[in-house]
Amino acid sequence: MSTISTEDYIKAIYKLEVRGEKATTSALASQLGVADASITDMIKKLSDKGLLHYERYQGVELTQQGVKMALGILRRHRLWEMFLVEFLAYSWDKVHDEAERLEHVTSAELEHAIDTALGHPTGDPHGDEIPTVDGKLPNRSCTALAAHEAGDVVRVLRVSDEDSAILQHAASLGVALNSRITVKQKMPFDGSLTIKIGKKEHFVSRQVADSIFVERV
Amino acid sequence: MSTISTEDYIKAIYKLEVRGEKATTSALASQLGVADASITDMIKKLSDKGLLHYERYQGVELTQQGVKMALGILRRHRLWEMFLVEFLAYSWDKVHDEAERLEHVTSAELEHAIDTALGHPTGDPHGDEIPTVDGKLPNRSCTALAAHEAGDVVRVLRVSDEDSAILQHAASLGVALNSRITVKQKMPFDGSLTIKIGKKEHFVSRQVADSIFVERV
DNA sequence: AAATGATTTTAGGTTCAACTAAATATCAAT
DNA sequence: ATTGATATTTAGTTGAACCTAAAATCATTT
Ligand SMILES: [Mn+2]
Ligand SMILES: [Mn+2]
Ligand SMILES: [Mn+2]
Ligand SMILES: [Mn+2]
Repeated sequence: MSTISTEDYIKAIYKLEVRGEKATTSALASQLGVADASITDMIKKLSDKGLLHYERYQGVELTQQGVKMALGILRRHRLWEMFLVEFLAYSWDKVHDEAERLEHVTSAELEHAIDTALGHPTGDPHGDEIPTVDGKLPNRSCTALAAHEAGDVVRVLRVSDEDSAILQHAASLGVALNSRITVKQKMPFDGSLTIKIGKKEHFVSRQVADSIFVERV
Repeated sequence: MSTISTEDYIKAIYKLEVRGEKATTSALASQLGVADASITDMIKKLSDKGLLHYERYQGVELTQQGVKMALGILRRHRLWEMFLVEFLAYSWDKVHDEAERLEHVTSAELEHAIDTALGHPTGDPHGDEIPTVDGKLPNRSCTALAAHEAGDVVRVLRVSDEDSAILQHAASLGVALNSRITVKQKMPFDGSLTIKIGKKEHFVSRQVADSIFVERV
C-alpha cells in the first residue's frame, strides 16, 4: 500500500511534469516543503518501487505506473472538491485543503459512490478536468489571462486552486467558471490588468492574472 | 496534533471503559492488533501527553482530556457513517471501515458541514448515539438480545458495528433499528434463539444475539 | 582548463510506531 | 509462603520520513 507521503510526492512530480517543468530535487523540495536531502531519500525509494525513473543529478520522471497513480490521486482529489461544493455547500476557496487529506483515505467504493452521486462530473470547481477511472485525462488548451492584451474578450476555463486567498478574491470580482471577461487595459511595466466583468471594471494584479486561465471567445 | 495511531488508541481505550472492562495492555493489544510491547510503549507516551493515567502493571484510564478526545473522534466517526448512508447510499455494513479512516482527516469545518447537512442527527446507522460538539453523550440503557427469554417482545435500539458480516446477516433477517422482535425459543445449552420479526421466524446464533441490543416493549 | 557558485547527494542523526525475545511482576492455587 | 501460569515491561531492532552538515557533482564563467 502507498502512504500519504508517497502519494503527495507522486502528485507533486506529476504537477511539475504537466506544467512542462523538470522534476528536480530542489523544485520538489520547495513544492513539498521538505529539505532537499529528504527528496533524494524518497525518490530512491520511489524509483525502487518502479514509480519513477531516477538518475543521480538528473531529476526524475514518472513511469507509466507512476502516472497512473498520480491520475488516481488527482481523480479522488477533484471528485472530493466537487462533492464538497455540491453536497456540503463549500465555497471553492475552502475545498482544496480538505481534499488534500481526503484524497488519501478514499477506497475504490467511496470514489465510485461520490462519482455516482455527482453524476460523473468531468471537471472540478476550479475548472480542472477529472481523470476517468481508467486514467484518461482530456486536456483542453487554455492560456493565462496575464498573456492577453487590451481588447481581448475571453471566457474563464480554470482558476488555480493552490492559493485560497486568490480564489476568494477572484470570486469577489465576479470571476467564476465560464465568466466572460473583457481586457480593458494592460500595464506594460508590471503586467497588471483592468478587466470588465458584467458591468463592472476591476483592477487585477499580475499574480492574479497568472492564476486565471481562459480561452478567446 | 494527534496522529492516527494516537486517535485509534484513545478510541480503543474509551470503548473498553464504556463496556465496563478494564483497559489492560493485553485487551488493547488484541483490540488494536498490535503486540503487547507496542501498547506499553504507546501508553507511556499518551500518559506523558496527559491523555490517560498509567501505573505500571495496572492498566490505564483516560483523563478528562482523553475522554474529550475520544468523544470527538467518535462524533466524527458516527457522523461519517450517517452521512455515507444518507448521502451516498451506503448500506450499514459498509460504513464502519470507511469511517474508521475518514474520522482522522476531518476538520472542525467539515465536521460541522456534515452535521448540518444531516440536520444534526443524534444517532448513527447502528443506533449508537452521536456525541455533541461540546462532548455530551446521553447513553440509553439497553440489553443484549441474548439476555432475553422466550416470550419477550423487544425493540432494536442498536446493533454492534464491529463485524460487517453480522450486520449484513442481521439486515437479511429484517433486523433494523426499531424493528420489533419476539423471542420464541431459547436454547439453554448454547444460548441461540428463535425469533419472530414481522411474520417470519428466524434462527439466531448466540454470537448474533450478543450483537443486537434492545429494550423491552 | 580552472575556478566558482548552485544543486544534489551522502553521512549521520532523530522521532514515531511497530516488532521479537528476554526479564520481571502479578495473581491464583497449592 | 512457594510455585507456576499469565500478564506486562524492558531491551534492543527495524523501517518510514524527516532533519543538518559536509562532500560531491554540475554548469557557467573567466
Ligand atoms: Mn495530499
Ligand atoms: Mn481543484
Ligand atoms: Mn480509525
Ligand atoms: Mn456505528
